[in-house]
Amino acid sequence: MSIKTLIVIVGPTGSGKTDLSIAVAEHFSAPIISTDSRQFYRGIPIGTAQPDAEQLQRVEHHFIASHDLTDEFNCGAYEVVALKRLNELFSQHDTVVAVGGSGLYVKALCEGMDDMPEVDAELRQRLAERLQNEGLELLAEELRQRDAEFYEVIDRKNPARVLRALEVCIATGKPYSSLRTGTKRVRDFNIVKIGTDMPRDILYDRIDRRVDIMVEQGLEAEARSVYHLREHNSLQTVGYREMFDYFDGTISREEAIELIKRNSRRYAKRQLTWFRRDREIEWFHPADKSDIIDYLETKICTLK
RNA sequence: GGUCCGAUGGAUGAGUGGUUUAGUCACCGGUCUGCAAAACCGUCUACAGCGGUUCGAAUCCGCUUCGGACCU
Repeated sequence: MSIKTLIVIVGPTGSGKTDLSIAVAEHFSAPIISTDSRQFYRGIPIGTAQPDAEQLQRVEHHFIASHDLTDEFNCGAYEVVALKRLNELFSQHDTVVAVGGSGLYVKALCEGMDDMPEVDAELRQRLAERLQNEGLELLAEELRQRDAEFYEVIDRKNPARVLRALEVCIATGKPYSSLRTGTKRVRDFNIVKIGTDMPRDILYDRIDRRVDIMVEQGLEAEARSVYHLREHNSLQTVGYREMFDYFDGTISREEAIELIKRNSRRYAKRQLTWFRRDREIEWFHPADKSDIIDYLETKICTLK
């Protein structure tokens, strides 16, 4: 059996990942698997910039509009289903393209997550209430008692991190840190990572323009149609939260659009921060398609 | 021509003699193993220019430049 290759395309939002992924997939006759934590969802194609009908028709896609907005989905569950799907795809293809800007999901797919038990919603809810009532410091103190080792290294000002560690400690009765191996899983396929980027000011212009296009395409109506599901995690998303605030009358339509642009720019910056520290990524301008194909072919050859 | 008002970091905006640069926002940098398009952290030392008073000025005085209002 020849060794299979997963081509991973990452980069900030609006940097041309989707177009590039189509070209790369066609070149290698490969299907595409999404690593975008929001394009999984059905019903929000405009605001999440899902590939359009023509692109979906040209290349076989997976994990695009595959889940309901009400589904509970996370990077751990994604790792399981994505690996399973990948395995199936590799039975018919030598190459698969993964594309998306969700760093943690890329990590889950390429390096794996440690096995952690499911935490039931009730416990999570209870901890959220305790955060409200008792405050972060008390919860951090409890974490210190349950897992002194992790307490030392965690960002204790970040409620999300403290809560996560605490819920695992409580659910398992073991220190969270004892369940973290810090090791990368070895995959039975090769991985080649490339990133798309461009000068910051140009990227920001593109992002701003893309938001305008989304609005023209009907982002507002799309947001309105899912407004009743706003509490779900799937809609804690740039483009929807701002529109919901506008619907609530908190801000004007113009303000909402400006905020969507600004928050998209910030998101792009955070993505760059995440991906920049991954030394495996080879960066390109998305327009340099022949350079990219050359690089990929050479790289795949040397790995074989 | 004259009178008056104003000029603070990318933006906004406090601060009328004295420990460290107010604050907010933006920008920039960073963190990251199950809500990740999330959550969080850090940095950014400016007082229009020149001169003077003073131990010490963004803060007082003078001149210059720029902006605004008004008068003739």
